[in-house]
Amino acid sequence: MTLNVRLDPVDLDILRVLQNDARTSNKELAAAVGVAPSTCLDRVNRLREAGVILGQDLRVDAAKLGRPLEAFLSVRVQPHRRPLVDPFVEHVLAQPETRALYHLTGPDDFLVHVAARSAADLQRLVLDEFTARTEVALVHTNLIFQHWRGGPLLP
Amino acid sequence: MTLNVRLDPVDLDILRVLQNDARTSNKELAAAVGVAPSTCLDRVNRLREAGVILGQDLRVDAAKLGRPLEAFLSVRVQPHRRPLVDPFVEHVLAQPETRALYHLTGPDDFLVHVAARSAADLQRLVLDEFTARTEVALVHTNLIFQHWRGGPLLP
DNA sequence: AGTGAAACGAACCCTTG
DNA sequence: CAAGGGTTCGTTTCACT
Repeated sequence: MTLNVRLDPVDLDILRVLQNDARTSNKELAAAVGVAPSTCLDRVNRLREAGVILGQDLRVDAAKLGRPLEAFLSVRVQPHRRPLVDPFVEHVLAQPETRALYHLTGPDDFLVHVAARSAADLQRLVLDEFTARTEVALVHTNLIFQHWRGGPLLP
Repeated sequence: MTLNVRLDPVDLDILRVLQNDARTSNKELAAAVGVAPSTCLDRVNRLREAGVILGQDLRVDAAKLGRPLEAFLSVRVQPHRRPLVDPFVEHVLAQPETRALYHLTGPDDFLVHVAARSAADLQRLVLDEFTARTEVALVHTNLIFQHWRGGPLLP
């Protein structure tokens, strides 16, 4: 977990290729960035040890898994103190519908990305798992029509 | 791209393990779900062909890549018609700061997840790349204090 | 559709430039 | 820090159940 990491052009190339497909083999990767496979493996391991590479996520089709309705819930928690906030975070992460949770600045403190089985499931989630909690002051629901991933993240 | 996919308990186990670490080797995966490696490989390939598995993302530390400031931008586009919306989407995705873009229901039509080098970079992004555009009626900026990933997505 | 063995290819380690 | 070569390990194929 080195804090200051120096990244040369080869490292950046590696990160670019792996962000495109995290399952690229070391051999392919080495050829793509123009170094020997042994060197390339070393670079990737260093990036892992340095904490630049945190892991690799599987991208799945939520609709094909029976969750065709995705939404963002904006949640205002009041009063906004740790003894109330921490259990709220735990409860949100325990829901099978939760894909991601963000703590934000602004009046609506939390943003929750959820994937629901149906409108009824989403309604149950909002009413029973969010607004029913005493620390939750307000919930806004916005459906996701479509989403796009950005390009590779680089300095 | 079969539309209706039947997923048995082994498939669900596979998806659970791979969502935890998409780089799990086929041998490990087979042992974890209790089938032979050859069978396991077949299952994973089927899940790919069926479009359940879409790909695998590299999780990187944005701060270590020189982008320590993450934020959500809520953007209202007006008037909300395709000839204006499509170029807007292209422009957002062309920004190196963009991590993800969502088209939502509600008055603020778009939500943009961005990672900026600094407050000045974020300000430039908002002023020059968003509010400067004629189709952008309003931008709200909310910094991300902290974020959490949800558990594996399953039916 | 699942298995086990056998052939192939990649990853890893260590030594050298 | 990069490269080459040898060993180890994993992946992939295939005949069989």
